[in-house]
Amino acid sequence: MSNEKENDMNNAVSAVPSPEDETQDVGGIAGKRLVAFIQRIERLEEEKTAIMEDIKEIYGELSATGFDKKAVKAIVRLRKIEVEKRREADEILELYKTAIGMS
Amino acid sequence: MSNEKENDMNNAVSAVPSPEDETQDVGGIAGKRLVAFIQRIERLEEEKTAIMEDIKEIYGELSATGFDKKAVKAIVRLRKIEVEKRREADEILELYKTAIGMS
Amino acid sequence: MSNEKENDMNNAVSAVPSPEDETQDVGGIAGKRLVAFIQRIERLEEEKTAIMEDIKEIYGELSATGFDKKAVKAIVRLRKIEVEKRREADEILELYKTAIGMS
Amino acid sequence: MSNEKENDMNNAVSAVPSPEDETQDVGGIAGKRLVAFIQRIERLEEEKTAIMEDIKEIYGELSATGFDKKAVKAIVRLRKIEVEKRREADEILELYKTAIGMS
DNA sequence: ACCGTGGTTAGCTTTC
DNA sequence: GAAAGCTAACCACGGT
Repeated sequence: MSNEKENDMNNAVSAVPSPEDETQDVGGIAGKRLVAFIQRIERLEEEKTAIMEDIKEIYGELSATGFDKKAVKAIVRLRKIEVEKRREADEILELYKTAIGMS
Repeated sequence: MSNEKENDMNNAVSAVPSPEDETQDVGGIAGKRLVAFIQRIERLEEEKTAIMEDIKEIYGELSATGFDKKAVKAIVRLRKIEVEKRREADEILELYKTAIGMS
Repeated sequence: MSNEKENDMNNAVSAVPSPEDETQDVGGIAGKRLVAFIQRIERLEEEKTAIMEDIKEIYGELSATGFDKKAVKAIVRLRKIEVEKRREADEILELYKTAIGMS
Repeated sequence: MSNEKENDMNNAVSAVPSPEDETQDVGGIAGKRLVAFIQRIERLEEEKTAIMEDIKEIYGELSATGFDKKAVKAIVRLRKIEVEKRREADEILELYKTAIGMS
């Protein structure tokens, strides 16, 4: 699948910029670099999507195990906020320490 | 930092029990499973965040190399639409096949 | 229904003033303007709801006529994607033109 | 290669919308009806989109006039709930009336 | 440097 | 109960 996909991407990249292909590499080198960048981005976005699916799957398991999906989501959200709060608190603490020469 | 964080999270879990949580007992089986689920989710969300940062970074490189960030984003979006379109087209084709008994 | 409703709305507006509302005075100019804005919005939202119901109705007809609702939805979606794609492509083209000073 | 695919897709898409596309269905009539349905739907969706834009515009005006967009949205939401609540209350009242033979 | 804007993501609602 | 569409919150970016 991934090989096929890679090829797809290359083709699509050259297909996208303009109906006429000569716009693609006005600058040859630059075009290649652009393609490389785009491929890196798309690779990462695939990974991201995969992870999002994994997460969804876990919520599915959760649900199947009898847990309340919505509730667990709320917990996760709360915990994220909690972590944020602590991070901020630490930052403030650092500032204070710096201010009184304890850094 | 990460160890500290993990501990933080565990503490937070026990600190924020959902009302309808089936673990009346802190050491209960259900409670352990819930914690495990939550940890898996949070691990994945961390990964997701990391990937998002990577993507952002690449756009930064792009930009620094002289490419127009906005344009590249548009290209990536366009290519994503392409994939979407294919998906839709396939779905319709399947529906048609089913409709005429070719499924 | 509509007369009753209109009255309702006016009452509700005076009943639910936002804390930071600049009208300290119930009959204030700002208050009147706010009410006018809200009424315009609500009127449009009613229209929107009506249209959504119409669409739903058409799908009902479709279905009753023997068409596969799901398939038709997929077609409509695909066509929408088509439009989207064109929009994106145009945007990219514009960006390119700008980039090479053709804007 | 991908161009081939492109063409495939485009064909599939263009097979759907054109009113004068007689290849779509051997039965002709059904195809025409389908096209008609799709056009009605798309027309309504356009209207819906236009209305949504109008609403957005009003929020823009609001904002420009010094009102807090977010707050006004909250008000509108509240009022919608209010209306819903009343509707439900009326329904219940109707049920009661029916129950005691006052309908 | 801030505001406003657009785009992305997550949550909610409704449908199948 | 899963899936999709809609809506609302968030965030990052560009303009001023």
